[in-house]
Amino acid sequence: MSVIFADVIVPLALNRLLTYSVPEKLESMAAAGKRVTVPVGKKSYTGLIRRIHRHAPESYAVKDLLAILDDSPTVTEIQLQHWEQLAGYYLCSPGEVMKAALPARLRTVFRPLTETCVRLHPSISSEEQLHGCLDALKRAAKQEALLLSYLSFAGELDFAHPHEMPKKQLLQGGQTAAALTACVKKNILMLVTRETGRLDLSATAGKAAPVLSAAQQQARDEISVLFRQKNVVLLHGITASGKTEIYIDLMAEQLRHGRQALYLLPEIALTTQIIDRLQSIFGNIVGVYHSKYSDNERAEIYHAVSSHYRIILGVRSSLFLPFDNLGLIIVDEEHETSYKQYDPAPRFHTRDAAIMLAQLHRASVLLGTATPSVESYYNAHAGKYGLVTLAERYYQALPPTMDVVDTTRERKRKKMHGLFSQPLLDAIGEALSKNEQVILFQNRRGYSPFVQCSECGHIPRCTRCSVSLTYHRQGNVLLCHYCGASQPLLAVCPECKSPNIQTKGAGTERAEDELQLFFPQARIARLDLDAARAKHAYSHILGSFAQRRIDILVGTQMITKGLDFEHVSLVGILNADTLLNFPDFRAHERSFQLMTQVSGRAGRKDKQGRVIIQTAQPSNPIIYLVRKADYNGLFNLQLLERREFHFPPYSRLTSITLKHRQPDILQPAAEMLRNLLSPALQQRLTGPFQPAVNRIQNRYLACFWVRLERDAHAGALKHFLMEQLAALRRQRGFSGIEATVDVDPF
DNA sequence: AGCACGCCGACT
DNA sequence: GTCGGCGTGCTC
Repeated sequence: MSVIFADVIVPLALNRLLTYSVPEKLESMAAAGKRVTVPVGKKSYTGLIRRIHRHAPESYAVKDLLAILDDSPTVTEIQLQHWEQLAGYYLCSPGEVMKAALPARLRTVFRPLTETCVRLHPSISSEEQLHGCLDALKRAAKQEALLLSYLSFAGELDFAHPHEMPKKQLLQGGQTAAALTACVKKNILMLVTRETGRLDLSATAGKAAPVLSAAQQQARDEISVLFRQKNVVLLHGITASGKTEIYIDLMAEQLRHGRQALYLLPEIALTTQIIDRLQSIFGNIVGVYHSKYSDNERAEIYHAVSSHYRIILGVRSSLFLPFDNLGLIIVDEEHETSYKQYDPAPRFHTRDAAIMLAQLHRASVLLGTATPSVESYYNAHAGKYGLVTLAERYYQALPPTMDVVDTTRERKRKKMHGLFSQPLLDAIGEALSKNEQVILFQNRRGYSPFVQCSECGHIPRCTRCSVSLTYHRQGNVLLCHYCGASQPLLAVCPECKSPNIQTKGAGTERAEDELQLFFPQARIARLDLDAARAKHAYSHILGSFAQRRIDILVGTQMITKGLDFEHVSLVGILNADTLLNFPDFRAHERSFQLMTQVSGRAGRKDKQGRVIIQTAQPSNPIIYLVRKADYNGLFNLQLLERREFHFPPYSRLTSITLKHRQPDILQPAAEMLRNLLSPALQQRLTGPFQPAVNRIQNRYLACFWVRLERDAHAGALKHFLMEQLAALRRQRGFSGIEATVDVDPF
């Protein structure tokens, strides 16, 4: 009868841990943080021990756990606590956090990469024996040569631990596999299998850390002072103010104290440029963690974080690496919405999850951005975060000039040529004639967001989602941007058979197309999700642009960050209205951020750049604020709006989405949920309402918002929410209702 | 997430 | 009569 039990996290959407008995012979091995194989129903899973205890469960028969997979824990106590915090805050199961946190390979069985090595056979233990062997091979020239080759690589021979040489390497110098096989047969050499890493540790340090300018040094000193009082400091540094140099200085300081640093970047900003820069300064103790890496590589980096790496440069999932002594987390481009994980749970915000992790490590967090999120700036003003401002451009480069073109007026004056106004065309022509580069921002991919029959007005729509299909010239297809469904563009209207199908509205493909007509000599490239889909396409396109093999780059928000190009003198925003009119309470904040970020690409050290914004609403206050580079103005305007409508930071928002294939089941379910929630929540509850896109992948959607007071203790209310959702799904007919809860949604 | 159980309609 | 569809509940 077992006396030891283990509470195990299993990789399912199960809201609790499962308890297993630990067989006697595994007792000494059992420990929190180790991976185990456990039976769940008819299947077995790789789970993770959360804790070991001696309380025998009474209400059910426990099963034995089948195996313990680790000699030492894969997950530290701090990580386990972090997982629990995330599951509690973002309302998901521990198993869902585990799935996000552990590289898939660690959730099955990780097999290190191995290679076959050649070594001297253990029966040969003296110089005399070795010479005997060489003599014996006098009549086998190939084998003798092979043995001599091995010996020359082996250097000074230690017979107890002879050199192990990769077979591949030995066979490179004209040696044959046949000779090797013969030597192995004669017990002169032996083959062994050895683990090798997949990690590239070849980077060498040496480049000096950059010298900080006076302004940078001052900001850096202010950060240090604030870190003595606050866990989190917001560094508000305008574009091109040189925040990276400050990060490097702060990371170097952590290294001197023997602590690790984590440098977080949004996916699209993690470029080879920044990787090379850090590795040239800090060498191979810089680990990079990116979603483009293979599963095996990720597993190896994971293991090397406690044994080797001192700095990790990574995307949001690198929060889950097993740091042993983390001193600093940098969240660069803090305002980036892609830091919020939306689709599978846990729906966490990287910035906030980083702050939780830092507290567990007693580490500091630096949030860096040119355009702070309203929430973070509010927290800084409220004294929750420290605030440091860096308002000077590095190298005294001038900020770009900003011009706004009223597209409505231009259109009336017949001065719009497709997507391009005359002033923008003139500016592009001028830049090209001076051999300068141009960036054009069009925040929509594809050729046109919909097509329409000019006879009957028919617009092809997705059969599974309530949206029109976007026409992509690349492949000549109609694509659904919500579910990915595609169908060929038919030559005639499916409704009335008319051949007059018109493309309506504009995306990056159309911009690229029209541009080529206006500037037939120009080398034009497009950078959006579609162009970047191939494995190295993104860095390839940016590389070509940096090397000036491209004159004009047209793209979506992908072009707004990452690289600073030396020769870009003009940035054009083709249609600011698609940003401003987005149906979301963050649309204005986001418009400001995107326009400011993309504008920051214009200009260079010695020459002022130029930005042209095309819009039908030139008097929109956001446009005015972008022109004036007035972040504080934006912040104050946003606070007014947010206060009036009780949006964050004046409330804490949680969204609930119910989904079902049948609207006549969804609707009564949504009604019932409202009745369950509203007595307790009262005016804090909004909904049910239909979102702008009310059907995705054949499932209809109903939404709710819950607004909690800023200082409310959310725990009890969140518990209540989950209880009511469970009650809803226990109701007859409603068990098929899917519910997703998104805390602090975007 | 799977998997089994059970209740209802459509057929050999 | 029975096959199989899916809605429902449980996993230690």
